[in-house]
Amino acid sequence: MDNNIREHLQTNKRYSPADIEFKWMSRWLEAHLFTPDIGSAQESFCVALPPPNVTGSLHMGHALNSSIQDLLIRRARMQGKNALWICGTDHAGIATQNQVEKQLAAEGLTRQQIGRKEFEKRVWQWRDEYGSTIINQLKRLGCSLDYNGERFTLDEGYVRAVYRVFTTLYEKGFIYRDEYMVNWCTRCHTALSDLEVEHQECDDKLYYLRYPLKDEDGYLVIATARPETMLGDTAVAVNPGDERYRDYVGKQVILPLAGREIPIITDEYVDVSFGTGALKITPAHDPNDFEIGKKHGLEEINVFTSDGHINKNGGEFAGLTLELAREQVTARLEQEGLIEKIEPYSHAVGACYRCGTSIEPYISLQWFMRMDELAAPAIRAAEGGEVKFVPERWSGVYLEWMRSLRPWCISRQLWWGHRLPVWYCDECGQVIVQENAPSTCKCGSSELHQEEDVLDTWFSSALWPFATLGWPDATERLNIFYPTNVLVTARDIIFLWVARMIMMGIEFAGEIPFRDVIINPTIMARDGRRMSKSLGTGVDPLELIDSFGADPTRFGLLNMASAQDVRFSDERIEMSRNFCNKIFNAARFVLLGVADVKPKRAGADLADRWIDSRLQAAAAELNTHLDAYEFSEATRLIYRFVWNEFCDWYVEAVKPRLYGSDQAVREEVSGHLLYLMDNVLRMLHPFMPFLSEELAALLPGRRGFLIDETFPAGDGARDYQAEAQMEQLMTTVVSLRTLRNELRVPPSRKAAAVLVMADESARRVVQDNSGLIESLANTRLIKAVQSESEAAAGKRPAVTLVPGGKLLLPLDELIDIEEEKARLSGAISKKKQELSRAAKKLGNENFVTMAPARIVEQERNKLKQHEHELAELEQQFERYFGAAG
RNA sequence: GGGCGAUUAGCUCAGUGGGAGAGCACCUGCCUUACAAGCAGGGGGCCGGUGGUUCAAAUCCGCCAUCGCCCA
Repeated sequence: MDNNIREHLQTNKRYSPADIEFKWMSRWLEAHLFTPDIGSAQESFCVALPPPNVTGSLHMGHALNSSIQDLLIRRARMQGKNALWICGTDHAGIATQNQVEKQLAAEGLTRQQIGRKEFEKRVWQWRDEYGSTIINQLKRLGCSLDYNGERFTLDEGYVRAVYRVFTTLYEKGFIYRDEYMVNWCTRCHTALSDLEVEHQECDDKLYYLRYPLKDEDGYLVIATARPETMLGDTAVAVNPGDERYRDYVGKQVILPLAGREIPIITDEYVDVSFGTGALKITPAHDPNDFEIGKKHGLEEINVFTSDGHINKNGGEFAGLTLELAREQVTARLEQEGLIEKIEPYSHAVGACYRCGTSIEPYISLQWFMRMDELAAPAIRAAEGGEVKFVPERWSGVYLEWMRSLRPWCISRQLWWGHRLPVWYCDECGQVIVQENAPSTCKCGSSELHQEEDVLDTWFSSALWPFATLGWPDATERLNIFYPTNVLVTARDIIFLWVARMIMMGIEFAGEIPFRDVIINPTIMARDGRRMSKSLGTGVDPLELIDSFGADPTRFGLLNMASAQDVRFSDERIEMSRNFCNKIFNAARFVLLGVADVKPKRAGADLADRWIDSRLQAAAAELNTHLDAYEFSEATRLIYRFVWNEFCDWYVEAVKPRLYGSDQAVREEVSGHLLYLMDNVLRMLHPFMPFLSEELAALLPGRRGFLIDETFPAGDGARDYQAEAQMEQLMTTVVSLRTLRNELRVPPSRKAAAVLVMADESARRVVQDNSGLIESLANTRLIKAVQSESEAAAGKRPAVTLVPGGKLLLPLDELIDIEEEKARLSGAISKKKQELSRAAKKLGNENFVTMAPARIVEQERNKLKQHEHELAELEQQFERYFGAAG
C-alpha cells in the first residue's frame, strides 16, 4: 500500500463521506459505467425513473425511491445483467409556466404581452438554466442513472411519440372534443383533470335562502354553501318521494335578485336529509347540477368569468370577485329578508394542486379521452398478476380506481407543453388531426390554424417507459429493455402514472410496461402526519447528505423502507452513519494490519470456517430479501452480519493469529481477511456505493470498479458443524463475560476458568479452541475436564452453565458470599420457571396429541435440558450453602 | 360519506400460529494497539381494549377505541 494512504488511514479514525463522494461520482461518470451496452447478449434489467417534475428538487420521497432503484440497478449490474436506469424529467406544464410567469412578473411583464412564441423561448431558457437541478441532486445521492441518455418529455423524438398516440386515439374515437363541465383554475387559467384537484376539508357556512313562490304567498327554503351561484340558478329540485314538497312540484319560484322564474322539479339525486331537502340547481357551476340540468333540459347560465369574477349575467354584481360577490349577494338577500338562517358547515373544497386556488366547476370546450376500452386490458393485467403490486394491497387501490374511470380532460389552456396536433380550417371549419402540420385543407384552403391548447403533462408521461426507448420507432433499445422490470414510486402516483402507463403501454407498445410496481412507504414527519412545507415539518434529503453523507442517508432510508409508512427519525440515519464508520474502521483494521498478501480464502481454522459459512448464509438471505423487495430486512441483515458477526466475533477471534509470531499463520489469516473484506464490500456496494468503492480500491490486487464485479450469490456450501461449534464457543464466552461482570472481576485480572463437561464432543471443541476463549473472554488457563473431581478449581469457584456443562471460576477472595448466594438462587428460580413452563405444556394431553411431533419433541428436549441444568445448579448451591433454598 | 393502514420496550420501528426483537435512550464497567460515531455486561414490554377460532394467538377472525393516509 502507498505510504500516503497508509498514513491517511492511520490518522483518520472516522469515516468522512464528504472527502470521497464527489471523486467517485466523477470517475464513474467518466468511465460511462451507467450506460448499457446495446450489443450485449446478457439478460436485460431496466428501471424507468418516474420522471420528476423539471421544476422540482429532491424531496424525501425521491430520495427514498431513488435509493431503492439504485440498489436494484447496481445489484442487477453486479449479477451480470445488462442494466439500464432510464433518466429524465417531465416538462411539468403548469408548474414550469408558473415559474416563468413569475420571472416575467418581476420584469413587469405578462406572457400575453410578449406573445406565445417569445414565451416559449423564455421557458426553454428557463429549462436550460434550472431544469437539471433534480438530476444533479440524484447524482449527489449516488444514483447510477444513464445520464448520457437523459430524456425530456418535450424532446423531438418524444413529441413524435405523443403525436402518434394522440392521432391514433383520435382515429379510434377515444379522443374527442366536447363542451363539458371541467375543473377550472381561475388563476392558472386552465382546465385540470380530476386528479389535479386536491380536496381539503374546510369550515364554511351553510346559507338557508328563501325563494318566493310565484303564484302564491310563501317561499321555499333551500340550503347552499355557495350563495353567489344563485345568480345562475335555473331550477329548484326536491326528491320525488319527499312528502313535504309534494304540492309544490311543477310550480315556479321567483329567483331572488335575478327575478327569473324557475321551476320546481324532482330528482332522485336530491338527498332529503341535506338542508331542507330542497336544492337550488345551478347547471353551469356545479357538477351534480350539471348532470341534473342535462337530464331535465335546464338552461345553463354561466355567471362567472374564466378569471373568477361575476360576468354580465350576474347583473348588478358583474365585475365582482367571487369572494366579494358572496358577501354582497348575502347582504342583499339579508336586506330583502330572504335569509332564513346561516349555520356552520364543514365540507371538502377543491384546490388547484399547483397553486392552491379554489377550483371552479366550469363549462368549457375541451378535449377528452374515453378510458373504458383502454382500461379493460389494464385491469386484466393486474387481476391476472401480470403486473404485480408490492405490497399487494395497492393492487386493490389501482383496480378500484380503474373500474370507475371517467373521461379524462386532456387539454390545458397553457403555452408550455405538447400543442395538440389538431388544425382547423378557417374556410370550411374542417378539423384535421395528424402528426405533421397540414398545408391545405380538403376544401383547398390553406387558411389553417393549429389548436391553441396543449396536452396534460401526464398524457405524455404515460408514454415514458416506451417513448424513452425510442418508440414509435422499432429501436434496438426498445427491443432489449421493454417491458421494463420494475417501477418504484409513491402511492399518490398510482393513478397519475402507473395506471396510465399500463394502459398506454398495452395499447401502444403491445405489452405491459413493467412487471412489478413497488409502492414505497411514505416518510411522515415526526408528528405522524405528512411532511408539510407550510407547517415546516419537511426534512430536506440534501441536508441529510450534507451532514451525514450520501451512503448513510441511503442506508437509513432503505432501513425505513418496509411495507408501512414510517415517521422520519434521524436516529436511523445516525445508526447508518455509525454503521458506515464501523465498516470504515473494520477496513482500517484489515488494511493496516494484514501482511502483504493477496486475498485468498483459507479454511482450516474453526473461526475461518464459521465466518465463511455465515457469509454464505448472509449473502443467500440477502438475495432472498432483495428478490422479494424487502429492503428494510435487507439492511438489517447486512448490518447484523457485518457488525455482530464479522466485527464482533471474527475480527476479534483472528487477532491472536494475526498478531502472533508465526508468519505463515499471519499470512494465511491476512489472505482470508482480505477475501472476506472483498465479499463484504461487494455485498454493501448497492447500499452504500461510495464507501464500498473507496475501501475496495484500497484492497491489494484490486482493479476496476465494484459495479463490474459479482454480487455475492450465497450459493457456496454451508459448514453446519463449524457453525454449531462456534455457536457453542460464543455462548461459552458470553457466559464467562457475564459471570465476570456480575462478580465485578476487574478487566485487568485474568481469572482462570475450568469447564466441566461430561459431553465429550463439546468438551473437545473447548479443548481445541481454548486459546480463542481465553482471548475473547479475557481469561487464562481454560481447562476442560470431564468431571468435577478433576477440576481442582479451588475450594469455592463461582459457577455458571454453559453449553455441554458448566463453568467454574475460582475466585474465593473476590466473591461476596451473600451476593453469590443471591445470584445462584436467582438462577435456580429462573430455571425452575422455565422447567415448569415446559412441564405444563407436556402435561397437556391435547398438546401432545394435537401438536406436530416436531414441536412436541422439541419441548421434551427442552424439559430434559432444564431438568439437567436445574440439578447442576442445585447441586452447586447445596455444596456451598447447604440445602437449596 | 367510502376504502385502506397502524396501535409491540421511554422514543422510532421489525417480527404474521409454537418460549417477545433491533437502533436510540437508560444502568454498570472499560480510553483493551480497527473503531468512545466504540467495547463488554445489564435492566425494561398482561404486543390498544374486548370477544372468538386453535392443543397453542403479538401473529387468524368479529366488534370497540384512538391515530393516520387515500378517494368522493
